[in-house]
Amino acid sequence: MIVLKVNRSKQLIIARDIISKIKYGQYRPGTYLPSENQLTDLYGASRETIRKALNELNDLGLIQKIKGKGSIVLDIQRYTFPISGITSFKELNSSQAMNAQTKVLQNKPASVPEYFLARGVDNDQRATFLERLRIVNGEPSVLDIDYLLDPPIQKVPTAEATNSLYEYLEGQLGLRISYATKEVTVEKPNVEQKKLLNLTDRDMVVAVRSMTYLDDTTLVQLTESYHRPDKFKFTDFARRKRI
Amino acid sequence: MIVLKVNRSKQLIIARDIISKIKYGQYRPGTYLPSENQLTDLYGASRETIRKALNELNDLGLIQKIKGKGSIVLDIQRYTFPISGITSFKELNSSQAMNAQTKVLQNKPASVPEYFLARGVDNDQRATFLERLRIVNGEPSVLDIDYLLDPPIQKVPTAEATNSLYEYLEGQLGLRISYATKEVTVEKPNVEQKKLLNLTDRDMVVAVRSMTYLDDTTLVQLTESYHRPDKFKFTDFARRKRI
DNA sequence: AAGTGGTCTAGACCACCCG
DNA sequence: GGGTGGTCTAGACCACTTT
Repeated sequence: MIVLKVNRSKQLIIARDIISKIKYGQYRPGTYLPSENQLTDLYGASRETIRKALNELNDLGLIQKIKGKGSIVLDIQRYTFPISGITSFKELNSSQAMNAQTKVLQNKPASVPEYFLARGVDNDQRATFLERLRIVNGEPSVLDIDYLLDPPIQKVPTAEATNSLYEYLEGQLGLRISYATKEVTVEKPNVEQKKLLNLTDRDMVVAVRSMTYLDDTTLVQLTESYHRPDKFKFTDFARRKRI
Repeated sequence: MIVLKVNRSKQLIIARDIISKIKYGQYRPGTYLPSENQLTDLYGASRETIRKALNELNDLGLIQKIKGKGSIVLDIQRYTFPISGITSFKELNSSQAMNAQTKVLQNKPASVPEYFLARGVDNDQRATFLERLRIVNGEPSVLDIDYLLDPPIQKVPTAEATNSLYEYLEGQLGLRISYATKEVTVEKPNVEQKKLLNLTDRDMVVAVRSMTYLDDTTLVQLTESYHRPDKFKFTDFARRKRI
């Protein structure tokens, strides 16, 4: 039995609390949060702890901190649907209230394709090949092809692949997924993609290829995700970095 | 005369120093940085200050912090070309050593197009309409259409638009660009896009639309950026957020 | 002058990893 | 048990904004 460690740090509890207050309208877009000193009293935390919580919100684009004035709540309505970051289809699905279903097409041992070998993955790396079709509002929209690396993933029960792969990896296997690299290009679809995504000869396909790593930098997942171009929308919030 | 305020905080100086040591091979991918306590002595800073510097590197995907072990340098080679975040074409150009040039096609007052009006921009907002073609290695690759809002931007000298718009906004006008929202879709090109980007009837175009804001949440720039699909590549580094 | 966020410190305790 | 990163604190000084 694997017991999940949940991060219950003060700064995270505070961050989540403020986020929920923004979400439920207690703090409204365009208004200022209580000052850091007030939040210090409100949560019984030191100012540095409050600041770490607010920095999380700042990174997420929920607030803008303005020196001498305060932290203003931004209007998050406008840039919903963040496929930036690492988010699983299940999480997207529930957060967007889409009517979506997943069909597992293949689930078997296989070797790693050329694209990832060229990026340093071992030639004889063992892997589970998982092919899934995402159907949104009755229309096939995304073809997901995953390679789950063994170790640490020996196999994936098809039921879990249908439900939520990440819940299986993080919940059941206790893996701590930490970061990923991602590459988006637009390509001509192959025969299989055309057939499964109902593409015509004139269509292109949006390819998202990613490599996902654990806390300890172990590579665990390779993904090729092919999107119908008319169904594809990627939104992002970015801060200017001057490092 | 506008004098630029440069952030010379200790944590930023330390972050930059460590980054340059990674860049020049003093700290190599797969090896550990000196421990936080050692860095404390090395830079004469408190541990919290060192940690803030390291967190910058962590966010950028340059290192991975592992509890109980240390901070390991990641292999940044593999995911170069970060168009994530807010990065100007000039910055991209110099960091990627591409042979690129910019041709300014239009530069005149205009009103804001429908797409942005639908997202809350004022109907009678005054703006400078700037249309630029980016030519990479002799091939037209990107068509950039900007609307610079007045206030605070009254006009843009064409010389500055050719060189670097961001240098003009940040350097000359003293504006502090802070964050942006971005949306990527794939569309059928219109006649102008076809002509300027040498697209055929079968081609699609990648549209990147963004809204850019200052430190004080003032909206300053609306951009529609159209990319040749075969020239388009977007790469990203993302950390899993469990907020 | 008062209030705000930005930076920095010295010290403390904890959880994790390894020999 | 000793070293590592993760969290938290109380206090200090600064830069910026507003009154």
